[in-house]
Amino acid sequence: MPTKKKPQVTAAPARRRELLDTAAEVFAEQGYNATTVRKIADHAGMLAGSLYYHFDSKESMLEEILRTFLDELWAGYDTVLDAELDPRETLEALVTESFREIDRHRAAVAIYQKESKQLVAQERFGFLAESQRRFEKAWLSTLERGVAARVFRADLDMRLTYRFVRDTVWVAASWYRPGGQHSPEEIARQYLSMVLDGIAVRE
Amino acid sequence: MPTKKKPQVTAAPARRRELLDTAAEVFAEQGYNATTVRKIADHAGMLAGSLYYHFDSKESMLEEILRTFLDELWAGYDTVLDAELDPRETLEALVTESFREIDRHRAAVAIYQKESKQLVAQERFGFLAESQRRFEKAWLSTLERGVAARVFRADLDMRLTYRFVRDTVWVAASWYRPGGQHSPEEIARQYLSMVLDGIAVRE
DNA sequence: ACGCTTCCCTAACAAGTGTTTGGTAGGTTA
DNA sequence: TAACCTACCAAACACTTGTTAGGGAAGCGT
Repeated sequence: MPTKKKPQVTAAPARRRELLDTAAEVFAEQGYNATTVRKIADHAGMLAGSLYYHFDSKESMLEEILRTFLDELWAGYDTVLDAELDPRETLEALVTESFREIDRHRAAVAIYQKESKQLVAQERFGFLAESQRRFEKAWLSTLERGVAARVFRADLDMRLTYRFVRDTVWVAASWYRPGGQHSPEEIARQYLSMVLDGIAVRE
Repeated sequence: MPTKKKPQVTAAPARRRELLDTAAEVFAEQGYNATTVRKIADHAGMLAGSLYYHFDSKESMLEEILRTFLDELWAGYDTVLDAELDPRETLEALVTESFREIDRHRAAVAIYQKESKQLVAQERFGFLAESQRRFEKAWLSTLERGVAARVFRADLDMRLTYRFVRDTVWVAASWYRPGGQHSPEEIARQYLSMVLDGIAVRE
């Protein structure tokens, strides 16, 4: 007797996306562990059990949310990296792209920031670890290229600089609200100005 | 009939501190909600119920951890602020002091970062909101003094700069490990160098 | 020897958790 | 009309959660 076919693999993902979006927002707001499937169902206007028609577990919702986000993120990053710009342009493009992703996937980014550290331990979320490696490689190599080309300072610890830039950008997801007074591009511009030139007045 | 006197208010806090330290580390590692009292008890070498001899709830452990941290943080900050240094020296001192606190209270800082946003909603943790207001005021006024004194750039959005500096510093708690190759002061020095002067090469 | 305090254990509790099972109203297809 | 699929509900399941009540062993003062 075959297991009853559930729609998660094949069927029209219209409703799925809706549910995933609301789930993502609840996850981001309350934290994954503090979010019960009943709360998600409430926000979606249905009962807890009904979620299991669309998904086969709470964890699989989380996985799909993060996977979708990372897929789009890397689509954007790869476009930038393949353009073979010079180091400074690459950094600017990566930062700008990052803020655009925060704009589009604010909930998923917030979830990623809060939970990824504990999730990478599970084999199910191994794709997070792989993404992190690619991420570090992309940023670190850009910084190193910049140092070699004498456009970035050589007197800084490279790994420290990497974490500095990375965190600086992505923590913004914790306070950023789409539709605020600054567009992602405007925020990126000011952040880049601070990161590249500093906040002190030049002599 | 009076409630049985528990030692949390009066007695020798030696054992309490030990238990709070291990609780803080488990909270920081697994997240508050994902941490069960049984896990904390495991790490402490005792059973779940025994914790309730020292504390009256899981939440009160969390509160005491955060309160202890914030008390020490403000002791340090107030010393800096009362010294009435010029804006740049104040900023440098605040950043350095922040990294020292991260060094001393790494677990508490990590917990604060992850959970404070959801905790401030509860009245029990109202002291977090008050601390945040003082915090913002201290940093923002330092930045504004710096702009007025023409040592910090005037062309930046002040609130954006504040969040930039704040996040830049405190996110470090997520990867910082005491006893690493860099001392808190050394990390502060490099961070300040980046924040003040930027990572780009000067002409 | 006695009482008292400190610190922990054993055993259970009620509430809440993710998940499953069977059912059903409404629309679509044959 | 009959068969079927979609999307949900109602009710329960086994388990985990924070917490409590009662007890007991060890140490200390008297």
